[in-house]
Amino acid sequence: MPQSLLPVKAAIANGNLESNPSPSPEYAEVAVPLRVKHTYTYRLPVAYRQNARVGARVIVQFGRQQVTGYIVDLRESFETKSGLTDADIKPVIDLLDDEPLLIPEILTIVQWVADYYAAPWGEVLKAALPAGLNVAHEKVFRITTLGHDELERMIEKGKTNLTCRVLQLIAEAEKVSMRLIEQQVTTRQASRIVNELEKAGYIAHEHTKRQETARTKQRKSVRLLPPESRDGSLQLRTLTINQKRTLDTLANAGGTISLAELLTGASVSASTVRTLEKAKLLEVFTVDVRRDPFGGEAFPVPIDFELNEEQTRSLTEIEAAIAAGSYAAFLLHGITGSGKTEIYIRAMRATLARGKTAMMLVPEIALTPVFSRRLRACFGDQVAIFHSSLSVGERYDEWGRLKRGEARIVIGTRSAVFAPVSNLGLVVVDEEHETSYRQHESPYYHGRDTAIVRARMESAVVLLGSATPSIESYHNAHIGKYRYLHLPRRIGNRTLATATLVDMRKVFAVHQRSEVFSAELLAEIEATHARGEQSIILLNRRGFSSFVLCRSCGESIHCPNCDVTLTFHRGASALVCHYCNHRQRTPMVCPTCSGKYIHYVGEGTEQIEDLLRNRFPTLRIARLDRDTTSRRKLYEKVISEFSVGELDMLVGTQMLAKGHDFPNVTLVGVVSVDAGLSLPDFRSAERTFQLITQVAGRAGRGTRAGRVLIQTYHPDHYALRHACEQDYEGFYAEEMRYRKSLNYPPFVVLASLLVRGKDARTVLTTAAEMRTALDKANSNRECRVLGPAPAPIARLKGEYRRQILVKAHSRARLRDTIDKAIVAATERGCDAQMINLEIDPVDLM
DNA sequence: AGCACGCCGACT
DNA sequence: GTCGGCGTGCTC
Repeated sequence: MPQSLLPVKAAIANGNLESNPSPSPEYAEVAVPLRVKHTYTYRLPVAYRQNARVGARVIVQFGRQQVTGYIVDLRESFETKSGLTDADIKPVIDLLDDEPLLIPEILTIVQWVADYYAAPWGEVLKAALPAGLNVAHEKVFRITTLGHDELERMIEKGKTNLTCRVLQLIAEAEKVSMRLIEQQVTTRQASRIVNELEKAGYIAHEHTKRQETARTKQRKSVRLLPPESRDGSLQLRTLTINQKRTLDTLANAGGTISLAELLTGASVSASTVRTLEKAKLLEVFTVDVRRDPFGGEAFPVPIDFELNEEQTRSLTEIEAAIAAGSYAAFLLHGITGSGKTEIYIRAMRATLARGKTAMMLVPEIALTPVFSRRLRACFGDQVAIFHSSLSVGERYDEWGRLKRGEARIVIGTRSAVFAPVSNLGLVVVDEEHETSYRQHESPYYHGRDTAIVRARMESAVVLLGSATPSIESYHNAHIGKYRYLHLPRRIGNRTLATATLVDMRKVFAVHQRSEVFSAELLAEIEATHARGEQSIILLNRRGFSSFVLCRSCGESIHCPNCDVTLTFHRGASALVCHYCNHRQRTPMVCPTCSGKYIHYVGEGTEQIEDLLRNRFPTLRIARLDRDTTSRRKLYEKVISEFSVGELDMLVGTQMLAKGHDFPNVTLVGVVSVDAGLSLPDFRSAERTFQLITQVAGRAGRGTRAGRVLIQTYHPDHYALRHACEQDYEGFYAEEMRYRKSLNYPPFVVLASLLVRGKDARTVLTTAAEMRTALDKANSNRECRVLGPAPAPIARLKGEYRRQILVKAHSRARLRDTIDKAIVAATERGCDAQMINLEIDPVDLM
């Protein structure tokens, strides 16, 4: 049974999601995209009753603001709830769609997400739609003549109080929004003052639409009209040269051409065209044009690669499941280069052949441009694509093509799971272990898990693919919940790079101090570049140094919000919290004891880059991490320079380990993998294993053999050992043993506390209090609460929910601590309950 | 989300 | 008294 947090609405049960609603619904149940728990009832004006549909957008008055809401149910009669009478019900202001925007499938999966992740329904609905469809209304103020007089009087009197300042502000601009006033006056009193001014008649307000709205792009086109429609006012022989040229250009283009092309082609002005239009020699009309994200790129010729034995066997199973047309889940475990994508493509083809639609989720599509182009080459316009760098308009167009059924394959990042496709036959989740499937802000959801649930609801086949499956997925395959498909060989039997551990303890013993680079790694770098090959150096830590330590008192500088240490960024000359992005200036003296001896401990990518530049001055080195890639352009530039050989070495974080294919890279060095291993995350071993395995796939993808060197102080760690031996099975077994020894199931990942009760806030109000409560519960100090997420507390009427972020320090006793925290909350008179946000979703349906 | 209302403490 | 800072509760 589901662990239901929100009352599941009756829309689906009522059957109102069907295309024929009740004949004349008087009321609409509306979900608003705000942090509210409930839906609200609105009266449907008679004019809208005919066309109102579940899934359509409406504009409603909500409190003092007008918002775009979504109809989630239609009712003939008013259901009394919490003493509301019919007179309290406000009418729907506007019905925005005659056709429902949200198809039943989306409403259903959105409802599941809202319920499972304890997110407001309206907020999930908003996330499920392309941006730009919500019309927000804003109150704007202008000054009245009465107000002008008053302002003069005030200035004469020399008044400078807040009221005067606000009035002045409004007088200066023609229309002022509340936001702007608050910004300028920097006070929460602003609203009160504005109200007073309005009551006195000095100012007045009106509503204006805010926010860009996505719409269909239109283009003006011109076509020649047949002779019989001409009105004769212009005789052909009286045409001017310009007019003649215009008509010739048009005729040469086959009679129809876009207006812009005509104007440039005939080099005439718009007025010439207008004259011709008036004379009915030609006609200007508008056409809807599609914004193509690929923008007329050339696509590779689709090639069908020959499948090897394992591929064929896997595909046969998948195709059989697609043919059966019922829910089935597969885990496709294929090492890098084993040909997973070919299977995806063929499975999609089989799906389309059955008249169904296919969906593919990828962690970050910007990293797979090659693949999306290949998909486009195979399936042409049937493919709709969603990724972060699409414009609002492009997204809207792609979304529309899917909804209208013009496109039947969708590829995109996690939000593409809400794509408006019906008749879903196949869902592919590529790199299913990737953490980017999880959304870290409201509405929190996991793209992969949502995809599985959607597939199940719509009787589709779901195919999870990875070279390094997540423990939970592999576990599910292990217990038979997913069918396991294994591709253990690379195509063409190419070998993977061999990974070697470099024991940094020995390096320390030799030098009697900790060195950043081992002699082995330096020698390999030298040898690699002497051969004219390229290298990648990875370090799992951004910034210059990992933390700041005072040598006088031994205190390190922590983030005021989180418990983590701040990282020194020399480029930005600031201390940065990598957890919540808090920034502060670099201190000259220790904030605790005012000592002068501040020491920067540990190396980050910034420093590694420096060191390598000094050591190898002739090498062309670039750094890639989240700091340098905030601008996508720069990232692409570096990547393309590296791939054409204009750079010799890339230094960066794990983002380098993913996706790219650099045939000339034969060396990957990981400078201290230990930072990743000791992360206060119980999945740190899993992450490290995955990282190293992915990295091994980066080296030597061409013909030459690759080398991977991993520097570590823990060469005996099972994650490292098994990763070097490319032994997933072995790692899984050991990891499971470890997790079992800690007495928590492999699938508990991120937990939230739901606390109810009057005193809930005393337990969960601030990060500090949260910490206190948990620390008290956790006297053995094996776990630490690391602090708040950007929006840590979800306030849902009388309930306070809090995510405990990254809880288990040293991967220890996660479950135990949470249990104790619950006890602590109970002692304070609260009713606490744990919500696991990442339980295997299929269990919960 | 916005917005009102209420309480508190620190100022002029 | 005025101003600003929270906390709390409500929106059909």
